[in-house]
Amino acid sequence: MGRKRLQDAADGRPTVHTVAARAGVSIASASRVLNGIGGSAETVRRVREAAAAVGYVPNAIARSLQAQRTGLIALAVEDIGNPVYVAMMRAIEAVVAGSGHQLLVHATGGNVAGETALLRRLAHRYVDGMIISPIRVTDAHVEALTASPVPVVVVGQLPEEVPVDNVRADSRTGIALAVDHLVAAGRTRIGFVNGPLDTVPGAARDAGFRAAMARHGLAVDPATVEVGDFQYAAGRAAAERLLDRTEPDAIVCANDLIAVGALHALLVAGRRVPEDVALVGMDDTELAQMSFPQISSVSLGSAERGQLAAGLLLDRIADGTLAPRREHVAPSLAVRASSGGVR
Amino acid sequence: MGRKRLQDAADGRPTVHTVAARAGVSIASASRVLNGIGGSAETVRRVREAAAAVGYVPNAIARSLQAQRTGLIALAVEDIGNPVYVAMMRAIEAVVAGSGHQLLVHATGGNVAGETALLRRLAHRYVDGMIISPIRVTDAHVEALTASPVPVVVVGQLPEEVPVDNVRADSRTGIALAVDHLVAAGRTRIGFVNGPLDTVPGAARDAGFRAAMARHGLAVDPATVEVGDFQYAAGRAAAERLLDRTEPDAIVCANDLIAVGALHALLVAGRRVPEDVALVGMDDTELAQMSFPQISSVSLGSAERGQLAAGLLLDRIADGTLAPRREHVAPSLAVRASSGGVR
DNA sequence: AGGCTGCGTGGAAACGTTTACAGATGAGTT
DNA sequence: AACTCATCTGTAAACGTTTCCACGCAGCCT
Repeated sequence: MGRKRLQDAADGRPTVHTVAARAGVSIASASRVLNGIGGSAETVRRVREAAAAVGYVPNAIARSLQAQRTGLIALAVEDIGNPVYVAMMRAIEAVVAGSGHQLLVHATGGNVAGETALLRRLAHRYVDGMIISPIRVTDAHVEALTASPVPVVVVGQLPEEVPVDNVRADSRTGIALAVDHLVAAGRTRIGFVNGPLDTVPGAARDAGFRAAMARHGLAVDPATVEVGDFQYAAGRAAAERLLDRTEPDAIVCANDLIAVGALHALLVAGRRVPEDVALVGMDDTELAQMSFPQISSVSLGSAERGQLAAGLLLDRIADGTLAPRREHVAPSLAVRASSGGVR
Repeated sequence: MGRKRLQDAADGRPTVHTVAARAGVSIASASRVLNGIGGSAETVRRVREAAAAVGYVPNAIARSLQAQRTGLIALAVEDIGNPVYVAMMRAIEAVVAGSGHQLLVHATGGNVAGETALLRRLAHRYVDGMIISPIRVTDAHVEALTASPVPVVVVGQLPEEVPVDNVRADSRTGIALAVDHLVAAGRTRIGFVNGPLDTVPGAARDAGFRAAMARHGLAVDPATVEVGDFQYAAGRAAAERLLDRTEPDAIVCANDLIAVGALHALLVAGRRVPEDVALVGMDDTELAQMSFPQISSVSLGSAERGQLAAGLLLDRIADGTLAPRREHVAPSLAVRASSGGVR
């Protein structure tokens, strides 16, 4: 009993000391064998046998302390319920799992204070790196990002001067794809349901919509533009308001949750989709395909962005001296029934 | 330079030694002040000032090693894309955040080998506890569960004899609620689209459906029962097969993803919902409300189950000697348009 | 035979905390 | 004045691992 307490962990589980004592070797030798580094055939045999006999499992925390890494990578997104982040998360997980890392998911709720607190907490070094997709970027974000002692990759727009790895979509061009498609299908009274304008994607999509409309010589009637947040309920409410005021023959939505909400509003209002009103969403999530009719959607390459972000992060973890890189993912349009057919 | 290396961490960041040296006190005093335990007014002042000056942040790993806890709680679910797990995750997060823990999310893909590997990895003690919602429960699971050195709470059915905290829904009764509701609305040709029968929920729902039908004196024509997996695409395909063979006036689905798929199949086949065919899903996720028409759904209390599971886990982390507890959550039915109105 | 080389080994330090323990100091009591 | 008691402090050990370093030893070369 007294002897055991000198080797076993406080909770009675075996440590490398236990194994070493049982095998009759030093802890250094035991550790080496357990990590597959050298050792004579006899030593290897005895250590392996001892480890198996006591059911030894190395303590991840102690190993982390020594190795100065945790094997954990954090992902911080606004809304874990939004399928676009699920797709991104899956892509990231696939990449980081390949390098022996595990993914820690944070839901920030788009809360600036929460996000910067999260970034600051990185100083505790409880993860090896973080991928964050902030919906707003404030000075506090920039400061926290540049001060972070562990690598961070930002998915989304970021001021040029911030020296951080960054992968971005081009939602401006994405919206243009949607507008071009609708115009080509003969739609002219094109409404737009956006998310908050004080968010980075909201602002980009608004600018993209106006630019695309202008390019086609179409005026943007303020009555045909509505703003909510990036959720289903807000999208539905915004679309209802829009339909109260005007009679669009197409609606572009700033993401798929909004698009599903708008679809709901349209159907409740008795509009046929796409005959009366064509609908295009954005993010090209599974949600777009699960609706009836299926919703055309602009893909911003969420899976690809996740994959790229994970790659950038792993590279930087491996070599912190790399120059910051920016990757861009081009948008594409998936045409489905909700905007199908020329009018 | 030489002096610094003796205090700072390998990466140049300040440690408690740095702070202590700068404040002119011992590391013990510095640590005590930083943790708010005692210290004279003067010591407190100097340590605080030194810590602020060098930007000291404690190393979470070192603290974990000493404290024998990581502050991390893992959640393992089959499919992170299924909104029912999102709801559960949100509820869990809310509880564990209150106790200063962070949530680590694993997607298991329903893979038995992966799940048991995950459970075994708990032996590394990289988390303080785990909530797992296995879709199948094998002997390997049971073994890994009982052998786990860290507390585990299982959400879902579990053999009585397994001495593990457990919170379960009653999907048998849940299905009965759906069938009762449909029968009361005058439906008699009730179809059923289920998930795999070799899963715990699949088996329970099948039994529940048959029992409920029998109770109403309704025969279960094998042609009106279909099986896929618990995903949208499989649900849609299964419903299509079912509609090829038979003419139901109602369909019960084993979860909402399947229900959305079935709705899609019905609408494509030109059936009106609910006039021709009433539809009831299960899990009562946001998806049910985002569909058109909105889908009636049996709530299995996913948020409540998550909340209970988190509570059980925290209790057990605090006191490992507690007797295993089982909590039950009663189902309820949310009636919406997809089954609205007597026929 | 003496000196390399290379391998296997064990002691000890390191990773950055927290904390048990003992010593020191000062105030308050008898 | 001697004692107790409380409070504060620093030394050192602990958490469980990996790894640096020095040592011993065998084999090989000159």
